[in-house]
Amino acid sequence: MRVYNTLTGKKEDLVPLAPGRIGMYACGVTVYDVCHIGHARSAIVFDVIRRYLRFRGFDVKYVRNFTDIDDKIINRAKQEGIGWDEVAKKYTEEYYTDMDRLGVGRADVEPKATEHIPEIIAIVRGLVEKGYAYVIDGDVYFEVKKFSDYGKLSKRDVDDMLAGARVEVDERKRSPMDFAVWKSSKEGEPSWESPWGPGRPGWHIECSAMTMKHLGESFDIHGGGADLIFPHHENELAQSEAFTGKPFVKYWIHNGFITIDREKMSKSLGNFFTIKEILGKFDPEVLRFFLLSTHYRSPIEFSDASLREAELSIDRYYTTLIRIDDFLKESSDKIKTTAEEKGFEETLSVFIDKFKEAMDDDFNTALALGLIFELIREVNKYLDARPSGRKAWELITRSSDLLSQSGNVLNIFNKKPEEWYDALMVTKRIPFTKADILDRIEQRQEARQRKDWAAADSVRKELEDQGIIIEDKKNGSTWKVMIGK
RNA sequence: GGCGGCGUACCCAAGUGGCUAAGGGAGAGGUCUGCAAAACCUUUAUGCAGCGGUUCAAAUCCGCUCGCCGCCUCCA
Repeated sequence: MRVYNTLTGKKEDLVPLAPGRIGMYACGVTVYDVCHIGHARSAIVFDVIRRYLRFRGFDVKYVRNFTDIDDKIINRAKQEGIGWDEVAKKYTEEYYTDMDRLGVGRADVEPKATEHIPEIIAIVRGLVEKGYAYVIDGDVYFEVKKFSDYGKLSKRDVDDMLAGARVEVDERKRSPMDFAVWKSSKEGEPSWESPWGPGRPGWHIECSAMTMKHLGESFDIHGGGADLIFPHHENELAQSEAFTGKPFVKYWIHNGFITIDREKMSKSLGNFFTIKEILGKFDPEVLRFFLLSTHYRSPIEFSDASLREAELSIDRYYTTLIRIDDFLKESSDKIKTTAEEKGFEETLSVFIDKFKEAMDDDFNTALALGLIFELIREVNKYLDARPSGRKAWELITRSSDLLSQSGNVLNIFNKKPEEWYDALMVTKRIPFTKADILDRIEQRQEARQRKDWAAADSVRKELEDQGIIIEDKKNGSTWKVMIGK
């Protein structure tokens, strides 16, 4: 398996510190607001990485934190006139609601900053004792120039940064680059007792404390959005390695941004969509599929049109699943071998290897999805040839297994087709009930029997106007929700 | 100013040295159908921003040019 490592700037073979086991940490969210689709991307990317590592047989311990104390939370609490801990609780719940819908699994450990204050204080104390941090008026700062490797993750030079400094200068700090590992609290702000007086953790320190506690001083994979590389991960790395004297993380993995009109989506620009907004218009699976249809490190341009395309692709998948189900239900013993059989069998036998090859190469979900749709086409082609008999039944069953295996890794395509259409009835706001539709299909069937094509077509037209498509098959008609319009 | 990334068909998007440049959408034509839909087939990049270079061989490596974007400040 090869993984792109931000630290080295190269794809490297994935060799865990302990054979067969992987410790993995992904930065979760600061719980001060509802999540936007950028959070969704990050969560989904690391969810898939974790699922795939498991699929490949690794014993994965996945840790994803909540930052539940921070300036933004405090400000939010003031705005809303509630306690900071209530803010954290509220948005943690919102987070779970959104992520559950998107099929993002729970991590094995989901630690919170406020539950690790003693560990944080121990690290801060250690940093001071070792001379990496200094105390001023109850604040504790990490002294960047004491850590000679500073800048190795984000590839920047301390002097260059100082030259073009846009950082606001705090006169008390020895250098503008120094950052707080512990902040004294003002009156009325949340605080914890510490050797330096009442205060709270600096922004980066909680991740050092939580990774160390749950994954050890050195671990395999640390992930997050690319915007965390600097300063968050750079600082986290510096303070962790300064404290332990050991390498912190073996592989740093960062996902790319979502853009809107070619510009980074961000809260400060205001050009963002919340997960909830999008899920009001599209099925969660559509968003998940869309986010996986581009490699995780590339920027991904977000638009309604792209989501509609994703929806169309998913529909193609489920349409084929229906064909598969129909075939398996009505298969007969009469043996009919087709010319397609040999090629189809070959496709099936190499599928999983190709899927692994794609995912082994830095989690190339876009390529993996391409392979799934190649298989979909082969299945359709095979079924078009109208095979029958035991062999055909076996091949189709195998296809179905392969599809669900690969779908499970990505955690998409695991609905029943009916569930997909039920969900579409809701998101597309179809003004009919299923009974309404079946009723009309019945009427149309009678008209067709009379060969009253005009009447039959008018029923079709009526349903079509409301987004329902009728499909005539050999033993009756079925319906589905029209999409892509 | 410093550092980094990207530019592949009408659109989205894989591919980073060597078979016909994946896959999806859209368009055109066809098979099937009472008509449709779905599905399948054919077709749409002798070509990978442009120009040079390295190589037996380049979308893929190197250089320059143009265009777009990101980080350097909270940010997934």
